[in-house]
Amino acid sequence: MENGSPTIGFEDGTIDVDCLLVEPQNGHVSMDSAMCFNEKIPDNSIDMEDVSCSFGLTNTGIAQGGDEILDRDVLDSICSEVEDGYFRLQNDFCSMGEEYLLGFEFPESITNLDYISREEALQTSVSYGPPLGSCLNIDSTPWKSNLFSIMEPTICHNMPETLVEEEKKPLNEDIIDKFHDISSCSFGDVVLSDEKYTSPSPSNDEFGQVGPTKFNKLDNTLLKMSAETLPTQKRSRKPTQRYIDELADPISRHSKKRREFSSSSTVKDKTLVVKDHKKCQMGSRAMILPSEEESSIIAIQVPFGSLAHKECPNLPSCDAVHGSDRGNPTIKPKENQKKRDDCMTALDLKKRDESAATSACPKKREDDVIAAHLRKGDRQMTAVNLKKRDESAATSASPKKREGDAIAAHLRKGERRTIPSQKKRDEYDPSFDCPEEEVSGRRKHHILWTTAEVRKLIDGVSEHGVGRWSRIKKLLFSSSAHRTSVDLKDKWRNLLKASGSQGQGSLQVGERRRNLAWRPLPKSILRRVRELANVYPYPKGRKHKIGARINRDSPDISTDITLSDYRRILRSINGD
DNA sequence: TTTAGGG
DNA sequence: CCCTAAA
Repeated sequence: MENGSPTIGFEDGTIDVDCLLVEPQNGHVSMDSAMCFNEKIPDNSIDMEDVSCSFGLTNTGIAQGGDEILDRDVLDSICSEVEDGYFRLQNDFCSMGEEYLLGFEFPESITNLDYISREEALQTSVSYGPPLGSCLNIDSTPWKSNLFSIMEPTICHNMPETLVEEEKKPLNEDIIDKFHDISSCSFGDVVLSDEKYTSPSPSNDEFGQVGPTKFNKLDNTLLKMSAETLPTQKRSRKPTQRYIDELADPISRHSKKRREFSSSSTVKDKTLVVKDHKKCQMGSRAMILPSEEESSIIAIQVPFGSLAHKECPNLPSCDAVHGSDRGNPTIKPKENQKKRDDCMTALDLKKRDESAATSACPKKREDDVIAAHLRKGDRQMTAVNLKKRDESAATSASPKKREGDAIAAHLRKGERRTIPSQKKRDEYDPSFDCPEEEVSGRRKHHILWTTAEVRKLIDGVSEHGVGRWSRIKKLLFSSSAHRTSVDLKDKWRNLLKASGSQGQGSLQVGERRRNLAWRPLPKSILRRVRELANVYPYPKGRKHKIGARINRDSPDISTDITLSDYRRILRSINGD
């Protein structure tokens, strides 16, 4: 915008339009934001066309006398096609705007606009917008309406989040008033009132002057700009990649942000959007949904080279710590560094966690985790999710809450980077590695179980027996934001299968071997699982009939084994 | 809410 | 891991 183009009204990159609704906080407004916004815009496209046409018809009268400010092209450009939820800039005016927008910071929270019902906004602008053709002798209401509609996102996204929160109720008084103010101005005011600019555009007195509103400024600017650019060259440019990317971005970001504000009580409500978003992506993710086996395979196949980063244990918390890329598909070295730092944090946390794994004050640790994450500025999202998930997980596994959890996890998942595995003291640890994140796509919420986790689970089962998943979760997995009680249950089920302690009899040798092929579990763990399976047959009530030879240390194969007996068994196993 | 079990 | 029925 410093390129000699008219910068009318855009001093310091902040448009007065900010003032339309709220005090200009710090929002940067860009033309983009004004011109491109959410998907609902197509609703207005028709009107826009109409306006464009009607305007074109009348522009003669307006522009002839002057410098063709209102040349049809200009209007067309302003009302240029609306496609796929964004304004396709396609002619001089737009190109120009685009150019000078490039320097702008793209609004981050553009999608906040859905805080205000577009319908309502539109309605308002229409109803409050008197015919603007006072000077033009045309009914340009549609034009104004659309213009206001366009303005809306600008308005909205410039509101600080908190402000938005407050104002997201149906257009508040201020907004309406503002609209009213704006609408009160005749088109002439809007277009040509301000004479302080030196652009070739004429100062058509005939259009009269009314105290220029904020809106006037912008509009003025737009038109002036177009007026100047028009005579020069006509270019048709597609939106830049950045333009597109940035535009698409805030939407997903928005989903995340929304979650930040959602309290547990309204999780369901607010995550609806996210849910939908997720669903939309399911298609692209479907191909990479790994079954458990696949996960295991992945775990095994991860090159050991990646184990080099030992500072980043593949602890669940590490998982959670891995912050959001904020939709940034490519991880830059710098960011990698950052993530590594996170890993360090996770490591620290983990150490504490492990040392206190069986002891008390899980809650405190949890808080620490969250706090630590919160300290990382852009990790808030993760932290919040983490907490949320944990909350629901700790006290409930209700489907509804799990839904939110899933979403959180889903988001997290997509953001996760490779997490080098931590080499366990297990002679045999196949290095559960956090799966390489699909840079582009989300993947199913699969967080591989680490041997440490499995051990904890086993310990939990041994302490509390099977079926007490909630308790085990609370006691041993309180620091693992993910791993709901259901997860524990599922894992245990899988462990039983893997250990072959269940239904092994019917398994063919070959099949068993095949299973072993992908089974990443250390023998010691499998053995413990088998032992426990004998002690606590999982499908409760179902008596085990196998494992007599396994229970070499068991005094009795009956299910009446005592806890002390069982612990003895465990000790002997661990002694191996 | 928690468990169990199917998908 | 997800979902849901059942307790």
